[in-house]
Amino acid sequence: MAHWLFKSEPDVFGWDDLTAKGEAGEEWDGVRNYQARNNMRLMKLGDTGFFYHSRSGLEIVGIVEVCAEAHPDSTTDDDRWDCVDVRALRPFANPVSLEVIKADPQLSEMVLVKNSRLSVQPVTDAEWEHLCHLGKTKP
DNA sequence: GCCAACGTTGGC
DNA sequence: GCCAACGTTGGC
Repeated sequence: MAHWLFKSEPDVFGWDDLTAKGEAGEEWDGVRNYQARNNMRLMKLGDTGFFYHSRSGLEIVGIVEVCAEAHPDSTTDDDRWDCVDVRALRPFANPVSLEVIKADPQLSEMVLVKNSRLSVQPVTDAEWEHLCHLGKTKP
């Protein structure tokens, strides 16, 4: 099973907004970047990902699960754009900040650090395990 | 709010 | 197919 990281501005759509959607989850729509879209097309049902607050917050706040594989983005008629649905699984008991991530040698190769512009990105198994440990939350 | 970094667009 | 101009993202 693969792991991912989803970025969102908490002022626009934050962790609390996703938890409010419950089991059904929500479309991860509005992505207009090919790399991010391609990553979503690779996602399988049951894949898990981190939920990261960008712009303000700047920390990983929880774990989400893919609950629908890639399908057309309902917010556009442009058929280039697909998205998945995600639902909140559990919050991080201890949110992990970008500052901590940047300072951690084990996380120095993360896409989050290397390419801060990519909003949907892959996370390696090693990074996943380590971040769950730092977040004091089971993987 | 600023601006660097990145991605996309479009004229040539 | 190149690359300048433009728009957007996101850390600071």
